[in-house]
Amino acid sequence: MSEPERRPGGRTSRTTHSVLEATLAELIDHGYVELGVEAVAARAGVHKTTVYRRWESKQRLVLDALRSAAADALPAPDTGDLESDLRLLARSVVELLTNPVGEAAVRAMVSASSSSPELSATLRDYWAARMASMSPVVDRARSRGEVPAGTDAAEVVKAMGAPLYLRLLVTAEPLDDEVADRSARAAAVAARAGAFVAGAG
Amino acid sequence: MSEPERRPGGRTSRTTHSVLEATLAELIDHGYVELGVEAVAARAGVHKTTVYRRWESKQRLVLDALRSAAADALPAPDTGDLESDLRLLARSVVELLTNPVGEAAVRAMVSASSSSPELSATLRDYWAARMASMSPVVDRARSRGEVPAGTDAAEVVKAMGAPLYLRLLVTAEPLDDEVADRSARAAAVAARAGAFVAGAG
DNA sequence: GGACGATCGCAACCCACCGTTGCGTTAGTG
DNA sequence: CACTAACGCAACGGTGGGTTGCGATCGTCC
Repeated sequence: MSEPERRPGGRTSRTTHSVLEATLAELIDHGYVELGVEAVAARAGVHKTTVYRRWESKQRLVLDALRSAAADALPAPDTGDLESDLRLLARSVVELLTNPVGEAAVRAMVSASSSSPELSATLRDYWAARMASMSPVVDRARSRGEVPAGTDAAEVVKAMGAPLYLRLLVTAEPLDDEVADRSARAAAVAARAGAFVAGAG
Repeated sequence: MSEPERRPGGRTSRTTHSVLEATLAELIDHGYVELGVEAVAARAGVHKTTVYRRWESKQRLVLDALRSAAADALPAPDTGDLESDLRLLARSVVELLTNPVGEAAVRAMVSASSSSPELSATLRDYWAARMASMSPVVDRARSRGEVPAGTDAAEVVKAMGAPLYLRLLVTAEPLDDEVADRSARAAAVAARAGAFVAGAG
């Protein structure tokens, strides 16, 4: 009944990394729906069985691969002006979404989210954390008096990012810095006007 | 070499309709990824072969089903006030996205859009038309002087809808009228402030 | 109403891919 | 060096997309 001894040694972590790397690569090339475990194994120079022994399903494998790639939390900018800060954030989001890895990651998350409630919850937590990491930008604007007290920081950040994700996922329109700037400006203007004050009518 | 004679008669259109209807139903129950052609055929009371004879692939089938269901263009409201109009639109979008058929349709489109460039183009056209059908709301506001000349109507509409789609697809947060109202208010405020004037810095 | 052809049902098939099992081999680790 | 976790390998079961050939319907036109 005792747990088998773990072996964090050289070979294990080596194959783990190469499999996760191969998963990301296949994700970029074929997307989540058409991702094949056999193809991942071949690309990683590993046998299919090895993948299944370590990850119980395709979903878990992809989830692990995404988690290993998404550890980088971008630092919140601080220019002293809300719109400038939002503009920088919006541009970094555009950079993420126009990068093949980032695009594949987001698409995979969206595709997978409807599969299982557990995965859906995991992703909700992930995005909540991501939004929270951008919130300081709004908090500082609030303490400067740039936006009214009671302004919901997460809502401002979402208003800034939402049009960018809409273009990528829904309308299939191209993304560039101009779109980012416009989106940032709209969010900043609305925030200053008090559109994101909690409980406002 | 001559085309086989088309037969728009009773049986053909009958099976076509039942298959498309069954496709929508299966789409609601299982989503695009796990949609099975055999299940669709069974549900439609039709043999699998029949489906494949008429639709060359699963993608095409789903695309056709969605097109047949999405013909309904919601009429643009006209209350005499931009924010009120946007609020009504936003609420109808929420209604669409919380409806099982609507949610399944949107998710299917998103999942499918990354598969083929042709499908992606089709969807781009579809969404462009949908945005355009809502544009009169902004046009009227412009002629009332409520928003500056040069305001991009499609961008306003997108700003109104984007947070709703973000919640459904990305952050997996619940949708309700409160969210709709807030989103409409933010878009209206930003539009009035001239944030969507083309070429504005 | 009869003939012709489009469409359908049916059975059987190929093939790709997910996921599993048993066994022999390699390679960390004490 | 002995022990065993981890890997390679071959083979298998199952599901589901997509195809083919043939015989049975059903719409259409004369």
